[in-house]
Amino acid sequence: MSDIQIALIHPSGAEARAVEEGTKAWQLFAESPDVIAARVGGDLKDLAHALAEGDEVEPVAIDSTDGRDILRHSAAHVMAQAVQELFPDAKLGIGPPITDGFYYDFDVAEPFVPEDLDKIESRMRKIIKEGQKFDRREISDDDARSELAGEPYKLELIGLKSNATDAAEGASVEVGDGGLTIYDNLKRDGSVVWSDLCRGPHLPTTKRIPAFKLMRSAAAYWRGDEKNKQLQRIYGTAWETKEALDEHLHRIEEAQRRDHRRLGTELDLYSFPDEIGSGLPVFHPKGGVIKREMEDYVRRRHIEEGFDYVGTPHIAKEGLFHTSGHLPYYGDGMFPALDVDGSDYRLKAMNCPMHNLIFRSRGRSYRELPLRLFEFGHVYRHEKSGVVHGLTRVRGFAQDDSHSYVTPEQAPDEIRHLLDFVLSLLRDFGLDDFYLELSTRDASKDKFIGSDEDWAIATKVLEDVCIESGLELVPDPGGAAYYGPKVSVQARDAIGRTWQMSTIQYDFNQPSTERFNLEYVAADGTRQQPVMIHSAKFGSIERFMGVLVEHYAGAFPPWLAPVQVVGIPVAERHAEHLYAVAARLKALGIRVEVDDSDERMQKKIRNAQTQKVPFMVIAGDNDIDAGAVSFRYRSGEQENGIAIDDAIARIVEAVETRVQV
RNA sequence: GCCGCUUUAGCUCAGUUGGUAGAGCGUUUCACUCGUAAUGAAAAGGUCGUCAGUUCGAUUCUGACAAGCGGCUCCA
Repeated sequence: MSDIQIALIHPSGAEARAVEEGTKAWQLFAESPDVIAARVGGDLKDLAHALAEGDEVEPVAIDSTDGRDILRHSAAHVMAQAVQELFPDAKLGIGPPITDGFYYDFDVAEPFVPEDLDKIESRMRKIIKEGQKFDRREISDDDARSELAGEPYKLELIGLKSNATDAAEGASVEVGDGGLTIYDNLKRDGSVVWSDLCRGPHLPTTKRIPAFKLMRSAAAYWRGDEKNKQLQRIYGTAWETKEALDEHLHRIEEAQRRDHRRLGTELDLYSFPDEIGSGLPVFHPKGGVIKREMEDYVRRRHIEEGFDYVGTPHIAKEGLFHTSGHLPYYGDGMFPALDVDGSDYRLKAMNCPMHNLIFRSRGRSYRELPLRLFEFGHVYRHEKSGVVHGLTRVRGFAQDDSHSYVTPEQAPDEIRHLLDFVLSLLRDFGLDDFYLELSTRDASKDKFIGSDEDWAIATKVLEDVCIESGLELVPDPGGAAYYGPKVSVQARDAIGRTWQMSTIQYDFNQPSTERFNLEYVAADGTRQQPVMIHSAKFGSIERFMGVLVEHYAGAFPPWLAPVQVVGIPVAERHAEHLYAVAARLKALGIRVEVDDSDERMQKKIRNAQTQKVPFMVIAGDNDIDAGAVSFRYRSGEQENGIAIDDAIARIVEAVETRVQV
């Protein structure tokens, strides 16, 4: 038998090898149990793939990104097999790997209940234990159609294959660009137990699934379209080791521990009274402190950056939102009209129309541009009942909203300025890991207004600034506002989740003659139309507070902490000493309390700790004798016998420099 | 808006196969005055989400609505 030449790709480089014709990929990696697939000529292949002359072959380890996807996709197959064995009438939807896991959709008469998941999980363990082989088989479209006659959703996917752009998210794992393939699950005796239309690749056998868990079931629309039938989706997670699975489950617990809805109650920050309505939070005194600190700081920074602070009402006559274009394009997102003496009024869902009226209130000169208007504008949006979520998705909120009116020539500089500004603000709040998303128009949809040319210019301006920033840039086609493209800053929090924060939008529509007809007098005396740049730094104060609560896990840095210092006397007779220290701190604007309840000091420390107060200042006989106090921090660390002047200076400095402690 | 689940004291949760309820924490009071995460005792606190229906009787069964949770869709 003749040899073929291949190249084995290592992290360190390529290694030429001569192997026998017909060699399978697994034979190259027989010594590496972690390798579960191979990348051959750039494409992922099963280990059973036969190598060809000139192939470049790279091992794919189970703990790599590709490897985990393959593992999870195989786990999804095992789950589908288990489901069809237990529920023979279940029809298959799609089952792709996703971040941290996988899902599979099923059409079943009855939704799954938690006990069903337990049963499915045990059946999956049985399948895994059997070590069934994933066996790839190419098939013609016609043969696939007859073989899958009982799987209506798979048939639909085969029909869609020719029109890939129309396929659902995740469907590409079932039908790829090339010919159709089916994966058969074979028992050790070679008999076929189960089959699924799938592009692959897969693990060699089910036994190579080291650790998995089914997480939950929920309904999901077939092909992600709410006009379609809802299928029952089961989510699972799978990992390369039991330890990796445990870590993942631990991360989920950690996220739950940080949940701002739970911490909001525990720390007495805010609540969502039923009597007010869904998505309408109230801030308690402690939440009010955080909100006020955020607002004060952001207002000050805006003024320093050349913005003028303005104010506008919460409601307006409906005509205003026809002029702006919001009603025809986003009327569903607005609350229904209020009849006021025969006129229809609307709660505003955005502030820009009102800022436009401020711009238009008198003639403007080019000398005034850029004209920057800023406010905390309270807007109300009729979010669908199922989407309201804590502070992060509410129906009434304050936007830290600004509109910069500029000449078209000034736009790039203004956008650059705004991007620098929002990033520096986010950094001040402890967020420093960002990427950008550029949301553009989908020209085939009619929910966007304005000419192709204007869209192209606006998009280019934003894109250039994004690229210039050096930050990672992710495209978001079709995600633009109806009036213009948008760049949004996505920030990663302390446990790696990303949140959409700031947005900067380029708007050539609202200033136009058909809309608000905004004008300024140019140097040559002609009347020109400005461009407006919308920008929200936090998006919404409410949402940003929710994100911060989770980011800090409720342990705010001193400048934001509702209570910055708690004085804890060792015994009642030591309280006097702390009252005096507290009075001095209070005079310096520090939020300080002395816990003079008749609890034991241990209990007071525990209370301050659970309330996540940054500085516990403790005093007993030793401290009084020394004219000192003792610090305890949230970390449990302590520093005893700090002279009072030093202690005060230390606290004041931590607050002023906005550091975390 | 759609699918499923949930709603009992301020919070977390037991419980009643239909006869109007309990714990821990928290709160209040009393005693204790204590050196780095829970002192002890007592008391108060609930139209069992709301409104209908079935029933001699509903917190429990049925229905509608509301709110919440997990997803889907959406997110100007």
